[in-house]
Amino acid sequence: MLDERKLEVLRAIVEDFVSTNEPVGSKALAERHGLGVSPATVRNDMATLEDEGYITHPHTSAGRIPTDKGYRLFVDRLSTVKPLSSPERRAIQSFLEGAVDLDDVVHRSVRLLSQLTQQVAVVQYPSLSRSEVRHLEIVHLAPTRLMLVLITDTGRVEQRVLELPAVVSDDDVRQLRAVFGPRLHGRRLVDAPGALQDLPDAAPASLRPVLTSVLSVVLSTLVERPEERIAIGGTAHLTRHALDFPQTLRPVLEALEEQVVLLKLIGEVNDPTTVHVKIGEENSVEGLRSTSVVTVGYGISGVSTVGGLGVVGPTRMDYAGNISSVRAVARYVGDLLAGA
Amino acid sequence: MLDERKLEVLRAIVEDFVSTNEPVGSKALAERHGLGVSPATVRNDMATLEDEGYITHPHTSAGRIPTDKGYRLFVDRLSTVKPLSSPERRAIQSFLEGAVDLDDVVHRSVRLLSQLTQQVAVVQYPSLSRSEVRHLEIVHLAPTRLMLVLITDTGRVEQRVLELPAVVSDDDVRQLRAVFGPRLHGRRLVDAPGALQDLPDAAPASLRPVLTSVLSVVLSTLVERPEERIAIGGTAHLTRHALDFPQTLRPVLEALEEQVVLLKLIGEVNDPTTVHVKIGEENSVEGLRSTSVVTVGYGISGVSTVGGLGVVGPTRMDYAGNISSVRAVARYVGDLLAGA
DNA sequence: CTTGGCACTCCGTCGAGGCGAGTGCCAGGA
DNA sequence: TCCTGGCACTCGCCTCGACGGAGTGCCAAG
Repeated sequence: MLDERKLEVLRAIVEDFVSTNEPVGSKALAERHGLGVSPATVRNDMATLEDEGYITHPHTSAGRIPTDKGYRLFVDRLSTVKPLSSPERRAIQSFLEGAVDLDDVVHRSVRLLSQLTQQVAVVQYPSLSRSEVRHLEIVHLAPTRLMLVLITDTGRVEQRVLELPAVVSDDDVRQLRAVFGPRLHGRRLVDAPGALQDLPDAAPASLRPVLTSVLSVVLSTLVERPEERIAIGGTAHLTRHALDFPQTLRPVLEALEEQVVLLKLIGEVNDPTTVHVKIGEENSVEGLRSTSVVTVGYGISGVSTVGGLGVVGPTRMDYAGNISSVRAVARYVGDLLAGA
Repeated sequence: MLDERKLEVLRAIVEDFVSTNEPVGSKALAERHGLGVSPATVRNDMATLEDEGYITHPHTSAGRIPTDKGYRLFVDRLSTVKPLSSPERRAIQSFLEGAVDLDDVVHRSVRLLSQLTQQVAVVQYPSLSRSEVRHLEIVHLAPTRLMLVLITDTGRVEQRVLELPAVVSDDDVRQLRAVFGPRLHGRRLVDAPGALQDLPDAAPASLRPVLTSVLSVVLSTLVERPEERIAIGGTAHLTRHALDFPQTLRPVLEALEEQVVLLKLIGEVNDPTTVHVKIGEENSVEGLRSTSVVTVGYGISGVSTVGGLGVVGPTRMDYAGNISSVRAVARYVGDLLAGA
């Protein structure tokens, strides 16, 4: 089994390989890291590690490289937390504080995260359905056309145009506002159906047709199929690691262009406090089997999660550093949204 | 000088090189294209074309490839319009018609364009300042906080939050709406300053402080620095042409991540009817010197331009095809926005 | 269980040589 | 004057074989 020293050998292999991108041999390893044993011993340990599936050879007479399973063990048990330097912390803070609105926060976060990690960064906008409604404005665009503008406490603004079956008056619209406003204000959209279900009965009969139209739009497009948005950046960093991608980076780029894929990546996370790491083949997304994904949820005051963010890079990445960066950015983003 | 046959030779070189990505030699050229002359003659013509700078050798004993100048001549004088097939036209139409709102139109266009051309596609949202105002909604978020929601005839919805120096009442807000609404409705934002300049004088004194705050936000953030948005897609296609990029595609990807750069690309175009082509070194953007960019403006009913779109690819691209695709998509997008 | 020794494997590099595509030039002919 | 066939030459690409070196696996001794 894996005793202390074998784990140490695995750690050394991962660290060396991550920084040099070259298969690491027993001799170099015994010298560079103060293991206090001979290369031969290291070789025996390596043989065990290979039997157990943590490392592998590219070919017979080459050094060892970690497998996905090896990285997994490294991440779970061996990597030490790498705290950000205080200049880094300050940089994050000052960079994000300059943001003027939600779009700006998200774009700055993407940029920041990709620069800190030198990887592709992905940031989800605060989820509509999990945010609280701050305001629902109903705009009377034309006699039979309304626009609903929904404003959340996380700063998101979504609009939907809806075509009505019949003409409505300005006064009807005013009544609609009065009816919807108080019921939604301060509620999360996921809770909206409950808060709204008795509306048709409570409203005056004349308003009912319009009201049900509006209600169905609110429920269907905002609650059932809320529009999730994602920002991505730093794809140029992928080319730096071109060597790490066995085929080409094409499938990776393709996967990263799919909103659905990105949402899946980030959506698999719900716990706002822990960072999730998917390594290589662990990824459910076909095109990302040669990458690792580090994600974390962010939320207001760290309690409720309203969105997620993360980075995508080669499996040969600096896990400790990336985990710290992702976590730090998530915390600042959460704080920022809470303060907005 | 360049007689008819030499031009024909250049055309043949460009077409062959574009489709095969291999330097084209005199023999193959004389055979495949019905030039009716011997390889030796073709060689002489090639020598002239090379002297004039239209083609070059990678090395002494290789075939010829076009230079940027060669492509330029080809695009300007030699390429024949390549009309889209009618299935293609139908595909474009049906694909775009499914769009439900502006975001959807833009995203579908990007996707469509990148699939049609097999290149990176870029689509600008309709420019705010050149669109007409359909509605300006003023939402009273908090005692000292307003949100302006601007809706244009091209379907864009922009919002700005503004903090007021003093508390305003709901009634004040109603008055603001009444004052701004009629003056902006149907006007383009670029014309807004003129339409609004006498507002402070015309309004009741009590409203004046609030009004000037709102006015300054409208003028500064919506008119002077209107937010331009851009969508991009199909970056994975770049990897297909990896061979075409001398260094790596890194600088290209980096350039494409810069909103500013993209805007510059597309903004250099104003004429909605003609397609603009920038070839290699003609590009003012550093990172795109190894690419060609095909852009065109789009506008409602083909008169006024409200935005632009285009593709970015290797200089070795199918200019005729891409020009047609770009033009076609632009027309459909324009029609779609006009109908919305 | 560790260590030094040793034979073995196999990748990467380098240089030589042959192949072939393509060129440039020249002299002859329409 | 322009086109053409011929011919020597250039040079990139591929293959092949040899070589060095890094690294391994195994074994016997401590």
